[in-house]
Amino acid sequence: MARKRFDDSSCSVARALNEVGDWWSLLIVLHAMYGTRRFVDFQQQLGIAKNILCDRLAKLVDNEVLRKEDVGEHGSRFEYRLTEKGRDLFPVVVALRQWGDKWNPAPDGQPLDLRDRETGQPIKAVTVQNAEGEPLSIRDVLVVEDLEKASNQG
Amino acid sequence: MARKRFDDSSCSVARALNEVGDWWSLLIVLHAMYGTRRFVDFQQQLGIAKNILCDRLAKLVDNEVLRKEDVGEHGSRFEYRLTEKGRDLFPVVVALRQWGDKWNPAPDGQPLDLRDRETGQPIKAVTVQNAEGEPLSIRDVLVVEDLEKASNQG
DNA sequence: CAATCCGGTTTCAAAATGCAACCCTATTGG
DNA sequence: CCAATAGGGTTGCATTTTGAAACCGGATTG
Repeated sequence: MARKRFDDSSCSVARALNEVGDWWSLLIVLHAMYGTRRFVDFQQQLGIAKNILCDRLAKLVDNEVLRKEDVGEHGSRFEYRLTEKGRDLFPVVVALRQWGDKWNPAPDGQPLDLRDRETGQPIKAVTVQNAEGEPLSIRDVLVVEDLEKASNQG
Repeated sequence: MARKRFDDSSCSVARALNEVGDWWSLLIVLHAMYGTRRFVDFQQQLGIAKNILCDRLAKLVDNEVLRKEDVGEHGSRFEYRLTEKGRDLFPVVVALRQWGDKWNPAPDGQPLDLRDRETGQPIKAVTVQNAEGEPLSIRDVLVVEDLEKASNQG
């Protein structure tokens, strides 16, 4: 049967996964963040079938994660570029990368190194933080279902 | 043909997606974070087919994201609980939730509210940060391919 | 002793995926 | 001018994956 979709789910994680939750979409976004813009480059770097790439790019454009731009040169050439919505996936991608590096380190090499362009310092691990910027684990966090309860907590 | 896997990819994002990058796995982890532990509860809350749930739970256990625990009561009953590796997906899930809330707000209600259990204050948005804790956009970040280059940057 | 719950497995149709082949436009090379 | 090549796709087809519902087997409840 048809794969389930979560367009109308009340859960924003489900809605998010609806747009970037399949095997390829987030990898396409990742490579776009590294600077890839052209169809052929995505195809070669990812090793993805052309029809699947076509489909995913179209969906990402539909969902306004990417923007398809006609770069007039040399006949019909296009560039797929991140929108603000797409760039906003940066923390998701970095968090996922750090998780992968921590729990499934590359068999061969050292993890990819991301640094502050200005200072050259390594970036911090992506964490959930309280108002003061202190990291919170899942146990330190409370899910507030309705706002009444919240005021009882402070 | 078979879906491509990325077990041996040199990209840690690809390796991470290999474990939690399908439609259901991250939602299962999310519900586990909310406290769901039983097969039937996952099934009902997610609306997932039993065979698929079976398969995903087994894979998450294989990958040590979940732990399957025999809780002896009432014959054969099990609980699926997050491991440390699984709990470590917290920033990924929260980042994804915030992205979903920002760009695909729920048609009806307000976004789910996560708060610091101690202070009752809302948590901060998950961001990529430099060593000082200042948020960095993708343009502020440099990918260092090899460590030689890094020292030229400071 | 029948009904029910839990945690599955099996069966089977409907999708999704991957590969290869093909298409059309445009550019380059000789 | 003609052939070869590149970009960006589309089409066909075989293989997987998915989803729904049926079935299963032990344990508990009534």
